Amino acid sequence: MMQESATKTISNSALSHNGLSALSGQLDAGGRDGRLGDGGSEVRASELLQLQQQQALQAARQLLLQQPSGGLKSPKSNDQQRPQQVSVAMMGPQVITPQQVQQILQQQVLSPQQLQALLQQQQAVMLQQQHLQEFYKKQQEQLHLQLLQQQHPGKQVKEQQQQQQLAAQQLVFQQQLLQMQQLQQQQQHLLTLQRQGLISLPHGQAALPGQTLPQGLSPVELQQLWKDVTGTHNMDDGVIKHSGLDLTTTNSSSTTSSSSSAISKASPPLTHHTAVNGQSSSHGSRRESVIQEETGAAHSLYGHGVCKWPGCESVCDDFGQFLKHLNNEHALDDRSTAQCRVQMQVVQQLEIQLSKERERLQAMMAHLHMRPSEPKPSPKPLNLVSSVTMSKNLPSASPPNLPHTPDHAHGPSDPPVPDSIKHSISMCSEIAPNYEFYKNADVRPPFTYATLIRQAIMENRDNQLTLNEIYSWFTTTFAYFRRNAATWKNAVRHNLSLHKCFVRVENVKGAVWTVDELEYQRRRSQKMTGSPTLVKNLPCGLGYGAALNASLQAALAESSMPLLGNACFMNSSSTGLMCSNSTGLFQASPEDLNGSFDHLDTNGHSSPDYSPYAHMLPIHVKEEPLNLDDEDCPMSLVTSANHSPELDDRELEEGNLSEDVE
DNA sequence: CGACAGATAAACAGAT
DNA sequence: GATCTGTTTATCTGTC
Repeated sequence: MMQESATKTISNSALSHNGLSALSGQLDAGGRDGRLGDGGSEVRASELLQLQQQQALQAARQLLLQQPSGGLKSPKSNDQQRPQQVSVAMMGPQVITPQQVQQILQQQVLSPQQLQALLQQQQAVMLQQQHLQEFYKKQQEQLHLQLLQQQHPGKQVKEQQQQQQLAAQQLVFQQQLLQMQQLQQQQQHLLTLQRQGLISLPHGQAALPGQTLPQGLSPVELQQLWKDVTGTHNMDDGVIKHSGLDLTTTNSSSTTSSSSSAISKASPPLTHHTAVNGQSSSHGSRRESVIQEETGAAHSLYGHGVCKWPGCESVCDDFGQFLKHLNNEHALDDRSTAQCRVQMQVVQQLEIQLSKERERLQAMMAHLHMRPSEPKPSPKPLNLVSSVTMSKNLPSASPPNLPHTPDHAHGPSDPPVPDSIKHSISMCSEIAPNYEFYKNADVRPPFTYATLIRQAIMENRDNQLTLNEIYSWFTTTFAYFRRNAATWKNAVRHNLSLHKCFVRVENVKGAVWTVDELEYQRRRSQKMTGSPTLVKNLPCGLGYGAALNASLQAALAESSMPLLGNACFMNSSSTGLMCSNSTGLFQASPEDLNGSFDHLDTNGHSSPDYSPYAHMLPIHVKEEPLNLDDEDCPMSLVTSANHSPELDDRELEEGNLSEDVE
């Protein structure tokens, strides 16, 4: 794994460093070959843009990883993950794993003012770069023309001199291009950081001193930012038409040229021609989309007589005109691709933000013991996650973001439950929305293997699973476990063997694994030995709000988790009460959490193709083969629980409480 | 600082 | 022989 990552890192680094020279080489070759048509230059421009974005994202990732608050805790993790994070950049400009996004979301690097300044700088840089590219292209054309004219022998000497001059000029421009690109890269990675961080700004962080603008930007403001960026492109269109170039304005950042020799070396041409940003450049698919647009009565990009393409707002009197405008102004080119790319990022960030906010809401509700009417369930402006509702093993029809509360958790005929149990149930709903999240996002679930295995087994009606079925549960329930199969499967086996709470039961067909719940609870109880009196004597459900510190709440949650688990497991399998959506899975106590909620992608792979992010991003992940055989395994139960005498009391107590829930 | 839990890797053996 | 399953050991990291 490490070797693979290292290799990818090296490759990617080479790509980044040589990308421009490679492009220059392509430009050179194109000039000599006389392929300087508009189409060719478009492709090269898009390649350049792609490279720039790759570099920007790479720089952003590296910057994030270098920040101490970036979430990487151990030096080893750093060593392992830094190259992996970088290697992700190979997959494409948009490939940001959810972990990275989470990481990015925690960064509030720039103030909005700084961002605006960056945006402006970005616009200026892009303008200048367009100038340079255009001028460079013209130089190539000129060179090509002169090469053609060399067939006239009389003018050869003079033309050779001109050619040398042109070559020298090209060197200069290549350097300028590179430097512009470097500058843009720096700005863009800051911009990327901020654009992604902006969305998490409402997370309660206080505004930095000296900031006058609100830190949290609404989607509308984001769109405005977006317009700012795209407006630059629109401006470019106009500027590019100018044949003359004021190169003096572009030299501000090109005073130092340290890599001229590297630039002049023409690297082997890169093959980016197949797709730009993962989009096929074939016109067939585009035509299909146009047809779809025409057949559809309403177009998402058309409303109130205005083109809703981000940053456009062109007035179109009728739909036909809009279609014409759409095909003319927003055809498949670099600009549209880049705009679409930005929009994808916006959507992605919003989606993740939504998930986080929803989770926060549930946590707040659980913490405050609120009724359902008080919190407003966050609406779903984006159907990206929820659209991928693979609720095969989710018997519930209740949406995951619908807050379940203790009061409504049980039916009216249900006996009153202790406050601790209520608290447990409220925690059940707390993390309920995460089901879809973990199912679709490549985020490591914050639960221990033991907890997950137990959940997998308990979700089964017979409370037993074969090893392969446990594997399948992991892969179907968590996107994270759809890769690195060797690692986590080994861990699953290891945990099954290690923990006495997992009991292997032989039968005719083979073996199934069951959970010795008493042993499981005993193991949990053992962890509470640090504060046994706290666990046993605390008035559960009494004001565990603001007055309780974290450890106290943790202890409380820990003490109530077994009940929670049992209640919800039972509900998921039989009674179908409030936790019928199998969200009992996530009713974990802090002890059950593996402390890696922000666990980063450890191998540089990103979301599987069928994750909602994969729908938006050009991600290609080597999928682990899914073995989803669901053979029934009748069993003869054999229990082998060892009970520690000193813990039997509490164990029994908890067991009784658990049964009370049932 | 040590104990402990959890994760990860790996070796190994038996079964399929 | 390859693969799967299960056990065991070792190491590292984070937490208490």
